[in-house]
Amino acid sequence: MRSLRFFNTLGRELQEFRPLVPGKAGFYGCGPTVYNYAHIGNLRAYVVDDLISRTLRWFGYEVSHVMNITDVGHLSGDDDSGEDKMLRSAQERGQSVLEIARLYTEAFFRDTERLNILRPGVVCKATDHVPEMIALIKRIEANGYTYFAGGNLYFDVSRFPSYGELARLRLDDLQAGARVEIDANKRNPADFVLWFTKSKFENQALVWDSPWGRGYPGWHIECSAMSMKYLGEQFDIHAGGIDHIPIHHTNEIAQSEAATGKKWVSYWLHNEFIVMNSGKMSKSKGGFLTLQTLVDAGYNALDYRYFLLGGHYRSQLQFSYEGLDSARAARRSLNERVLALRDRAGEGGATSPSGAGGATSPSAVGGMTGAGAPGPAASSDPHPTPGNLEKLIGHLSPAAAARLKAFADAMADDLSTPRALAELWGILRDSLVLPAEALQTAFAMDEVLGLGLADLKREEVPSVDPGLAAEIEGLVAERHLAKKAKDWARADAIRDELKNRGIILEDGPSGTVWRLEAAALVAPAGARASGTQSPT
RNA sequence: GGCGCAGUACCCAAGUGGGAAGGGAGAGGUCUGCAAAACCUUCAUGAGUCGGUCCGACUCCGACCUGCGCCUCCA
Repeated sequence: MRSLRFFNTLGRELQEFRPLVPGKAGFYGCGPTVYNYAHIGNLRAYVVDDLISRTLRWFGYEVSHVMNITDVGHLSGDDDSGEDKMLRSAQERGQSVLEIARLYTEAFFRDTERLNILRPGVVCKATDHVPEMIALIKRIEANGYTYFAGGNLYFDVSRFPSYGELARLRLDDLQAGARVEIDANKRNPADFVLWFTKSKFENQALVWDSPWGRGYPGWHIECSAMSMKYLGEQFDIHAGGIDHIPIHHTNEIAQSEAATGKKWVSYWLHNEFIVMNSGKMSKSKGGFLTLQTLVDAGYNALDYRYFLLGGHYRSQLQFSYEGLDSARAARRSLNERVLALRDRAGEGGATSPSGAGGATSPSAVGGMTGAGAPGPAASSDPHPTPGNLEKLIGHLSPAAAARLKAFADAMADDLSTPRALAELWGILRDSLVLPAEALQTAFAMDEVLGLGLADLKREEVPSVDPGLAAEIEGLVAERHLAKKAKDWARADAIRDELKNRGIILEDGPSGTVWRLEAAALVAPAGARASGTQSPT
């Protein structure tokens, strides 16, 4: 098994990945709080999680991937002064908290599916795990790390000597109250609530009985409780946004290790932000871009995935429509190359990587040139097949094997998708590699990148009004006759007229094809405002 | 005040102590009645500024300048 290296926030260095159990990887990625739509910055985290998961699997690990859905008790402040975000959102929309949670959870998975993000093996909701949280808090309490004040149970960070190690915080240096009001109940400003009681928050919609009174859990505890339930008290990787380092993950570590007395997580991976011209996007500031905004502007969700892959996950990435245009153009070109290779590979048989072991994937062979695109049944399993990498490299020609190795090295080196992408381009334009083999290699790479190359369909049919389509076909036929008569003026006039209406004609060897102009897909000017518009 | 990141061609963006990936855009070419598409070729003697270490630095060190994130919820 090839060795992987990750940048571990705990220690701030690249470290070789050594799982607790050889050949297996337990991975927890912080999921969404479902009180609003995810914006494209949020979605970067889930694409990164997906890359971690796919990469581990691709390199042969058996992966247990767990993600939470936070559907309760997420205050707008870390103390008990704020409102519950779920509740506020529910009130604004005149729906119940559970309806809100369901609405945005569904929206979230619609987005992740469009981004080709594979669903984690376990997706767990906070509201389904309150008993586990209570049980965990009891252990923390039994170990003497808590105190009760003003109706809330607090975690006492002074009892946990290594508090803040992840974020390299020094408690003495933290400016208490610099940006948030001091909670008078706290003994130390860094203390945080494990359990709130309803006495401190009147309108809480969801409450549970607990040894500390009827109330609801603090935010951080759900991740500790659920990750331990599904991955054990110690596991390999925990990922999330870089913003979680100082508070959320720091507190998770403290409470988890206070409960078990054991080191909790081995590797902490944190993704940097997508930033706008005007600064970062945030839900609470309003005015953020959703995936749907991009789709409405004419982009494919995978254009955004490609855009993300173009930068390293630990670097801030500046979002711009110019950058997204670039990604879209690149992805189109990439798809064209794959389709062209597929034509050239023909019956020779490009097989999917999983075919290296014997079976031939129907989606990768032929089919595309015949009538009808392959149905869902023909799609190969999107999950990378563990252990296939070395076997495939062994089967390839030296030139292709070198490309695939370089790709693997890039991914193994802290998920360097920019380099990996360069290798994908390399294999697709390498004249030393036969088309079928180039395809096979590219598909293997795409099991990690997730750009859907193996499931490409030939030229999507433009969705236009049937009447309009008939009219276009008529004009195309007329132009064909004009061309035969060498009436270039008439032929060009028809082409120009259609172009003015946003329809592009292209004369190919097999006749004229038409498509909608790409320019029509460019984002409207109004959508270019960058995060400064006020919420409505 | 504390923690941290970044400044690479027109744009996005990698790697590297000794030949500066890749993509987009642009330019030239092949093809075409002309286009478009596609394909091929081309595109940073130089890496914010100034010093230092070194046989040699874009890469290490220091200073400065500029931009950015976090220390409230937040991916």
